[in-house]
Amino acid sequence: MTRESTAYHHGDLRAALLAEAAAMIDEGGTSSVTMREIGRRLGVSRSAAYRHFEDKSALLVAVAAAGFDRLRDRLEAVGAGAPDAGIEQLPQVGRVYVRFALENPGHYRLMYGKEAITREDHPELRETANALFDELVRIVQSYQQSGTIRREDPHLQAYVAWGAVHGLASLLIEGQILTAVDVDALIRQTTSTLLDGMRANL
Amino acid sequence: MTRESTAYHHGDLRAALLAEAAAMIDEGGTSSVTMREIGRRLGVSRSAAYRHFEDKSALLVAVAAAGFDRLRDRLEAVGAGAPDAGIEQLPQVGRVYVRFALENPGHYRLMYGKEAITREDHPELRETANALFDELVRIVQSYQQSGTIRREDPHLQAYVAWGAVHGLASLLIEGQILTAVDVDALIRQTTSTLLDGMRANL
DNA sequence: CCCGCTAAGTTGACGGCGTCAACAAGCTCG
DNA sequence: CGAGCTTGTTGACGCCGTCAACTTAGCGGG
Repeated sequence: MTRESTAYHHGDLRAALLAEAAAMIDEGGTSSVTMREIGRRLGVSRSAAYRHFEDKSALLVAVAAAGFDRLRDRLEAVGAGAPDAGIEQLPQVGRVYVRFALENPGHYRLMYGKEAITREDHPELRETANALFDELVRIVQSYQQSGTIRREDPHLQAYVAWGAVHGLASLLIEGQILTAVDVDALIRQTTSTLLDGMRANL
Repeated sequence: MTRESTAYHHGDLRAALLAEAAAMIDEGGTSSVTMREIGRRLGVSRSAAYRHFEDKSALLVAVAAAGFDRLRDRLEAVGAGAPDAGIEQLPQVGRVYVRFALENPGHYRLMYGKEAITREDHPELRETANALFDELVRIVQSYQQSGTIRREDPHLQAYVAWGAVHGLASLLIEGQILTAVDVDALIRQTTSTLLDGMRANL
């Protein structure tokens, strides 16, 4: 009653739903997100969300898409910080990528993984994921232009790099890697192996 | 009525549950597996499974563990086929790994991904996954002994390789890679980048 | 100014789910 | 043969997602 007044028409329920769903995901994983619980938390009825999202799947897709956007922003920031493809840029990109996953495991899991998202083609999600991939391609191309790595198909190279960091992130957040292992050393090993494998000198 | 006779005591319901769950996973994904549906298919009541598995999560864990075992067997077979670490062994291991994921996407998704498996520590699952990892370490070590790759911490190198193939497999089965891309070329690019990055000559 | 239209939220209901407790049927072994 | 253990069944509970019918709030035109 203090601020959110205009109780009935909620102001911006859509944004609140997205925020609350994201919070719940990072608390208890995607499976803890429930249309009914989300309503309870926002002091709104169970089916209020259906005025803003076709179904639960659509809500989760929107949250996942926001995750892709955030991750892409972070990767862009790394590129902007050290503009001209210093040799240490790729390791840094790798570290930012993996750290994002480790800090938001539930969110990251949702972004990949069709499991929670039954709906067929969600073009919105595909687009934001592609935007992330395009950013990786751009980084690869800047390395090619500076002559650091071989000039092969940049898409293939970007897929390989993406796979390596995504795989590492995934193994880490699923607990497949012994906790005794030093995460930073693992990230460095991955990025340097990648870079050596793509080097131009051969 | 024809064969499975002895209707009441089902013979080997436990094995039947595992097989049926695995089949359902590969048909409609983990989310299509339901204690009630599995019972219907086996002509058994909904809660019969609870005599053999503590809960749904335990059943899924057992299925996932069987998947890890199958995958490890396949990787071992590659090693057995060409015993002494020919240079083409690693690419072959990579291809077998990724193909396994592509052929059993639902199963592979279940093996990784805590999402469907709420239960805390499932030591059984951890062990079988570790057995798979040990196989990878063994392969790395045989490469080290033949002098093909640098003699660094074989665990770190194995994690990097595992991450790369797991990441590629994951991106493929989640549909993150444009379908126009040639999967075999992508696998080759990944394994050769990996091998070049680990090469001894530098 | 008010009246009706639409957008936003609510409530009741339905069927499906996982799981527990109480029960029944079949097997095993003394 | 019968007691006890194992295996399977049934009923019930409380969740869940979602739809249909309803109510309320706000807005724009007369």
